[in-house]
Parts: sequence; C-alpha cells; structure tokens
Amino acid sequence: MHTLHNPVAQQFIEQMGHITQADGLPRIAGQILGLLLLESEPLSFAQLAIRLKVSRGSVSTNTRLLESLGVVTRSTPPNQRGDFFRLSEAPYSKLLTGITERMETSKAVVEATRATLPQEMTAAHARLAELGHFYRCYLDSTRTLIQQLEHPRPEATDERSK
Amino acid sequence: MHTLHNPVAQQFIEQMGHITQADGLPRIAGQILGLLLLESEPLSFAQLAIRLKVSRGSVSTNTRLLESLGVVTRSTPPNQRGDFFRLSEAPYSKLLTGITERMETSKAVVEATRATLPQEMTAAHARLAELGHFYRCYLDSTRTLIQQLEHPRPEATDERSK
DNA sequence: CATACTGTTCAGCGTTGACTAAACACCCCA
DNA sequence: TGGGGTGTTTAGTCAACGCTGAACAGTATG
Repeated sequence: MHTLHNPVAQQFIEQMGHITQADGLPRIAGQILGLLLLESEPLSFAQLAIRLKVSRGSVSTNTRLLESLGVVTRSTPPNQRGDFFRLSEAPYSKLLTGITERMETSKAVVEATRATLPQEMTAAHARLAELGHFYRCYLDSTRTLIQQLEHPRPEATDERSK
Repeated sequence: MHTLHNPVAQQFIEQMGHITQADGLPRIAGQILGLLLLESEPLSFAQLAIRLKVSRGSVSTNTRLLESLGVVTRSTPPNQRGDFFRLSEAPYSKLLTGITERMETSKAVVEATRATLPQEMTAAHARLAELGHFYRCYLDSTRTLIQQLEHPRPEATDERSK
C-alpha cells in the first residue's frame, strides 16, 4: 500500500538495481533490496515477484543470493504458508564481512608467492611487500568499521533531513 | 629475464588474473598488473603482448583501463620509440579514491530519495537513514585509510618474510 | 487422497562483454 | 617518399550470465 504506485519509490527501486548492477550483481537483487528498504513489513515471496514484475525463478535465485550475502533474512512462519523476507539485523556489517573474507584469500596469494619467490628478485619482493601492507591496512580499517557499525555510539544516528 | 620461465611468477600472474576477474575486471588487466608487480624495469607495450601471449588490442584496452584507475602509468620517452608501463606512485590509494567516488554517487541517490519521500513512511525513512549512515562511515574510514597509505609512518613498512 | 500452492531447478533465449585479428592513422628513420 | 615500426580502433567470434517459463518435488489444506 505504501510503496506501490509511488513514483519516488519506483525510481529508487530502479536505481538500486543500477547500483548493484554496477557492482557486478544482478539487477533484480538490487531491486529486491530497494523494495525491502522501503517497505515497513516483511514481504512474501509472491509479493516480491508481483511488485517487481519478475519471474518466481528470479526471486528464488536472488533472494538466496542476498541471503548468502547476509543482507536479507528469510522467515518461514510455521502456521502460515510461504516465506517472508526482510532486511537482516546489521546488514551492512555483514556485507563488509564477506568482502574482507574474499580479500583475505587475495592477501594469502601475494604472501604465498612472496615466500616462494627467488630472493634475487629484490624489486618484486619490495612491491609484493607493499601490496601485502595495503591488504593489511585495508583489512584493519574495514574490521574496525564493522565493529563501529555493530556497536554504534547512540548519538551517531543522524536524523536531520538534509 | 627474471619473471620469464619462472613457474612461481607464471602462477602469480595467472592468479592475479583470477582476482581481478572476481572483482569484475578483465582477466588480462590483472595479468598485466601481476607482471608489472614482479618486473623490476618498466615494460614496453610489445613486451606485454609477448609475455602474456595476448593481442595488441587487449594490451591497448587494458593498459588504458589500468591507467584510468590510476594504478599504472605510461611513459613515452621522446627519443625512444614505443610506450613503457610501470606501477604508479601510490597505486592503491588511487584505487581507493576511485572507489569512494563511485560510492559518493550511490550515497547521493539514497539521500535524494529520502529527501523526497513522503514523511508518513517512517520505517523507510529510518532504514534509508541507516544506509546513509553506513555510506558516511565507510567513506570516512576509506578516506583516512587513503591518507594513511599516502603518508606512511616509516616503521610501518614491515619487511619480514613471514 | 487429491488439489492447490509453495520454492527450487533447468533448458532456452537474449544480451553483454572479453578477446582476437585486421584495418587504420601516426611517427620516425632510411 | 616510402617502409617498418608504433598504439588505437573496429568488426566479428565466442563464452558467460541474467532472466524467463515450465517442469519438478514438497507440503499443507480441502
């Protein structure tokens, strides 16, 4: 009743699709995210398909993708039929956690090659060390950010409308 | 003479291709990056094509991509013929700068919709505010990281080989 | 037990994008 | 003024992916 037929909401959902598309994720995943961002109550599987005018197959794959990323949680009420979806508790910190995990593997690659690389390649060693240093700093920075998001200082939530 | 015919180097170049591919960038871009990471001297355009066994067209497009990202710089010596490529000065901080710029536009989207959204959608307002807060924190964190990388404390460069 | 509805899976289509090879414009040197 | 080099651009091929629609198994309800 709220977001339906609201041009601002429609545009936002569309733009969220573009944003996720620019990040290499399916467009529909972003649209689901945008819809759940706006809607006050959890949405059912069928409602997602209807509101976004996409197939149930797309809803299935993309909801499971968003679940695996940790930004969306699925509720399956025992008595009621059908699954319901809403944003997770701390969606953005979970997103960052996934990013750091992927970066850990990249970091492991450069450290492994640096360990097995011939020592006479001094320039390569220095450059790989710099890259490893970057990974370490980035991971440290992101991890503190995650903690900051999970344990927010109460006055940090700014509510002013511009 | 160094990286050529070295199995460790070959494997690293291949893995760098996989890493960039996972981030949505072409595989060859990562291979060029890996090669420049290992080589002590700047490499010519032709050498890149030969060493990676790819077409000159791919070298052209991907070197320009890496240039636009700020991680690779092109040298065109006046007397000598041909372009040469090497890693940029502070490659990783420039990379982060590009990321923050893209994120600024996403942040602008959520702030714009929040400003024009009907006020009775209180839940949506709160969630968009939380998302904007996330963007703000992420941008702050990344910006301080950029400064940290550009002005490193001297003892921060760790050289121990594991 | 049958029926209706759930969410998942899979073949098919359309599109996108990486990559190649060839044509191209440019420059330096003979 | 050619001729062999440069890097860029273009058409074309191929694989990967998003998305659909239908077939599928599972479950609760009549």
